[in-house]
Amino acid sequence: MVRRSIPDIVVGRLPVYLRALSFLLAEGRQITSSQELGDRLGISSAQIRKDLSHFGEFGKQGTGYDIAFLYDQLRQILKVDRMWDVVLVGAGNLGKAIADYGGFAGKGFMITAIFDNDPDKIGKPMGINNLIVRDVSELANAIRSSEIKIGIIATPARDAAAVAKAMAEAGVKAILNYAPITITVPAGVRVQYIDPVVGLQRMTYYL
Amino acid sequence: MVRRSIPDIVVGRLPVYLRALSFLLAEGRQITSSQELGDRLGISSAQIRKDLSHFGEFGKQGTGYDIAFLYDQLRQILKVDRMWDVVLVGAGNLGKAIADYGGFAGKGFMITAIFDNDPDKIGKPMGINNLIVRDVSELANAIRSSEIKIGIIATPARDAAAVAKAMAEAGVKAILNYAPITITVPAGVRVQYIDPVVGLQRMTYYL
DNA sequence: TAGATTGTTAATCGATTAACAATC
DNA sequence: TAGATTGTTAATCGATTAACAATC
Repeated sequence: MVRRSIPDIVVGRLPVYLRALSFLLAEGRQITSSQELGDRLGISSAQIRKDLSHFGEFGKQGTGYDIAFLYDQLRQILKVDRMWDVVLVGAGNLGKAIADYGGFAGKGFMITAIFDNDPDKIGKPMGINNLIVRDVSELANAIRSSEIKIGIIATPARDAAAVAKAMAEAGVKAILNYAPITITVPAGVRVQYIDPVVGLQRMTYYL
Repeated sequence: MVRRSIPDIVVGRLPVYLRALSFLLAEGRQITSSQELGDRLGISSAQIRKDLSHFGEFGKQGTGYDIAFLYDQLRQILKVDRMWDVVLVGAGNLGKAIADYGGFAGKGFMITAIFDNDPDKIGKPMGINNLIVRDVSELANAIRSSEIKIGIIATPARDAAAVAKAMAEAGVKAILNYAPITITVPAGVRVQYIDPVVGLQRMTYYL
């Protein structure tokens, strides 16, 4: 059987489903339905069932979905049933906030190295894991020796392209880019963008 | 003539075009083409032309687009050719990083009030504009009296729903939500989400 | 003029939804 | 069994792309 490749847009919704399931779990709930999930997330129940059907059958007719089971299944599918080492470049205000963020650990990610090009920042401890900020010139070697696959860019826009290039050449395959600029990466490398200005400007049109 | 409503997905790309144009401007360039823009952004030139065509004719056959002109036009379309007051709720690590961020001012946004529910934070100055953090109980009145339309939520997940509700009831129509939870808002209120975990989990599937 | 690029049309491609048989 | 909800199909809806006349 040829496993038809799954649309990016479907994969992109799974983390949102996962997050909702995690809240349901925390509320002590056992069972949910595509209807309930859809209501919570503002999407149709049909879409949730269709999305999940790409990966298998996870529910029971007449009953719905076992929350803990579906949660585990989605974590496996998304490969966040493990810990991923993440490298962070940029130790300014934003980098510090990211390094201080406590929300990664429970979701499959751990920042294990922080880099900057500012001599005033290099050598100082940062973040919840008290990592020593290292010189960005060591970035490529650090990625290679630890086989790190995930990078976060929190530099000014002007440095982002060079950092992305260095990351990709050293073997990073997934980049979370906080710099407000579109970056070009080789095929096989994925980028997700976080830009609050873009978020805000997507809404002002409707005001 | 009935102005056919423009797809959200098209509006959503305009800020990205705007950002690219802003870089071209900064490089001192005069003219660009849908081809060049597309190459930079990793999308097809046809899509750029089609997107722009929803709003008017901005280019010249044989030549392309005047960068400064198109930049101005998109700023008008997106209504970021003015300054929007923005209210920020949450003065923790994340809220502080947002308040310290210097990238809003040039893009149409200014944080003019910050709220928290922690007595240790209330009354202290914060951010690049040295705003005094206020008690979240004053939030609704502050929004109403200043007619603020845009809010940023940077609270823990457990508080986000209540804050969103208060914002919407007081007249906010656009919410940038950093809390890692889907929020429900009345019709006519828009939400954009910023969740780094979702961003990362959208990529691990492919690793 | 010759070359280049737009704006737009029509075709293609892909995503969402409605509906329902299957079945718990 | 009766009621509920899944998984899936087919239809609908919407977005993207290719192609090209228009025209600068």
